[in-house]
Amino acid sequence: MSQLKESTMLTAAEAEVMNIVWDVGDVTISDIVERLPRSLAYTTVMTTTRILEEKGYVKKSGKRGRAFVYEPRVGRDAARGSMSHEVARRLFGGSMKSLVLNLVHDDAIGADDLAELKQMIESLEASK
Amino acid sequence: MSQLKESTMLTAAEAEVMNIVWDVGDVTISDIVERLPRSLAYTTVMTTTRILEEKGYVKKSGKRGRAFVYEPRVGRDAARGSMSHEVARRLFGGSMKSLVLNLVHDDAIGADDLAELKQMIESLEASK
DNA sequence: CCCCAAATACTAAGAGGTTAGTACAAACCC
DNA sequence: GGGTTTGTACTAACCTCTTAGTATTTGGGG
Repeated sequence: MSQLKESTMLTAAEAEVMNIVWDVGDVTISDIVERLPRSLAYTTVMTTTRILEEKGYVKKSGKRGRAFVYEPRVGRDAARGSMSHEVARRLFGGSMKSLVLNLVHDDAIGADDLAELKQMIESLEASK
Repeated sequence: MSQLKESTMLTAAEAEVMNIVWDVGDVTISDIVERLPRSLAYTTVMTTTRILEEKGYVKKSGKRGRAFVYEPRVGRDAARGSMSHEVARRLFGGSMKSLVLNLVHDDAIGADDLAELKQMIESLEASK
């Protein structure tokens, strides 16, 4: 039951903003500008945030002083799942399983992380 | 040592073409048009293929009749890795491990697939 | 050898994203 | 209360992607 439309990829700039919104929770535009790792014009961040609002990723939740306060409307995990799913659709024949198997098979994951992953699978299996 | 530039995401249309190039190997534009699941103008496919060539994903490898033959210049796995990495960068703090753990933790992967994944990890661990 | 179907080259419109400037409004400070 | 600051609204330029049309070339069949 996702709020996301189909094929909703967060672009690089949008993701930068969303990560701050998810981290902080209730943010004004200047909160975002302050926390961004690179320097962007206030109005630039406004535009990106407006786009995120149009896409349904954030919503206004009142004001702080004169400034609008924004909060996430889509959770981080939902966005992660949606984006991963889109990648699976484009390059893995739509199969999330293929995506995961490919990531694990390649050297992208270290040996100790592999052990952690196995651990997680086992505890997942146990809990079902 | 990837041939890919930074932040190289294959767009939806580009991925559609690349999947055919990877599947078939040596293709002309009309080969691609024929195999595409949706109907696109010949010139549309030409444009997308030209972009893919500019991006370094395909290259011309001679001619068949009057038509240029294209072949992949970047392998499927390289593109998959690069795209996954970009998603990790945008939404998972750059960590491929987080990406994988998140996919496994969510319901995106079925129970039997989980078993298969565990199997793969074990054989990977054994071979190291 | 000449014509035509097929391919290419060139051009373009429209959508969306990134970046930012300008103009206006409101609040705050002295 | 009047100017400075801070926020918003509007606009815009530029880029890339998607889609496709037009004009031109070329190679193969009769």
